[in-house]
Amino acid sequence: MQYWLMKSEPAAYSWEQFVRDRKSGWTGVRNYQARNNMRAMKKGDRAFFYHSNDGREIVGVMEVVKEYHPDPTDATGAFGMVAVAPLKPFKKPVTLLQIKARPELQDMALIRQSRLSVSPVTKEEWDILCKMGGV
DNA sequence: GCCAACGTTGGC
DNA sequence: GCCAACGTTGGC
Repeated sequence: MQYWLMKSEPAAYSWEQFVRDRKSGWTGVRNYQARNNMRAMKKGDRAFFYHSNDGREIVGVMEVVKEYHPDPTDATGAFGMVAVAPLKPFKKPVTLLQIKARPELQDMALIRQSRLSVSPVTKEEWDILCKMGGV
């Protein structure tokens, strides 16, 4: 089981909409590093849903329900997508400020590479963040 | 709204 | 293959 963090601007696609949809194809990734991370995802892996820009906080936990496959919104065929489904919301969202305040979380790609939209999370980081989020 | 970080493009 | 110009992301 591997762990991940995926970003979405709530104005473009929010956790609330995701919960209403019950499942979503993660289309629109156009960055090779992010794509490679999606390629490495296995069915059943867990991922945090992070609201970028407006919010700047982790709002919930989701599960990979379909592994990497072509993204129909990419005409070039270079980029694919995975499908994810919501598992549970954080009781209390964990903000970027809170994450930056924790020494054990300073090595997260979220901090070191702020522009990367799909990034790995270690088991240790995952457990800390879940505890902070009350799940 | 600004700007730093960083990825991509295209001329040479 | 290098690198300057440019575009985008996302925090502040």
